Amino acid sequence: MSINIQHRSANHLVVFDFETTGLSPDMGDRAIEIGAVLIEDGKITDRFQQVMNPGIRIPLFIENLTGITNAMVKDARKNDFVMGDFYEFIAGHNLVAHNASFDERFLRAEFRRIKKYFSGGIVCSLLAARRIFQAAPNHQLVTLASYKNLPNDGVYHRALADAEVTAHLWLSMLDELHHQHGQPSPNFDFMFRLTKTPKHQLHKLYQKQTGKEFV
DNA sequence: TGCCAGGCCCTCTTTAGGGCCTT
Repeated sequence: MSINIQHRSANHLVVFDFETTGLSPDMGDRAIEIGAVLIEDGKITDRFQQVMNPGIRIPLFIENLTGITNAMVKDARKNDFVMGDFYEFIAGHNLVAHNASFDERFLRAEFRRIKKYFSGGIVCSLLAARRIFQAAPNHQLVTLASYKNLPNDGVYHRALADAEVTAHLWLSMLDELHHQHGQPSPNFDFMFRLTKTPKHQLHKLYQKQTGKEFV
């Protein structure tokens, strides 16, 4: 299994978010909605959103949390077809998600069912935000949206709405790195390295990128 | 009906524990 960041554009990426029946695909949980936005050169240029029928019952807790009900997915397309479309949507792009370890587990589990494999890079906006916005009260998506006054329609726990807010968070972090930390052209590759760098070594990463003393 | 996981990160750490995040 190799990660193919170098073969993908550093300035084109897809921000995605799943709503699911629970926390663990290994325990039988399934995706019930996928939402995503395409960012090209700092602008949202395309969107993807579909509710899907997972073939298992959605717990009441999840119905209340997301507003996605068993009745809503009853006549929706099944996961295999929706995930096939999503595979085409993300083709050739790197990915971003908030708390990406969660969404990546579901992405790989759903793709495995249709014999697909994603070989690009995935960056976690939560890990990036913990490094870039260290003074935030916490790093939940809703808190960061308020903290940075990000555009949002007040809807949370729906896939496209969360992906949109995460996309604005991503652009806000690139702006912060450029203007506050002097990074010349922060992009996916830099953010990937940022999230892999221990917090106490961040100053070395910043220095390496700019050649200047980090303040 | 109600429950489930896992990676990161900090610290009173590394022979560990617990909070933060995601649904």
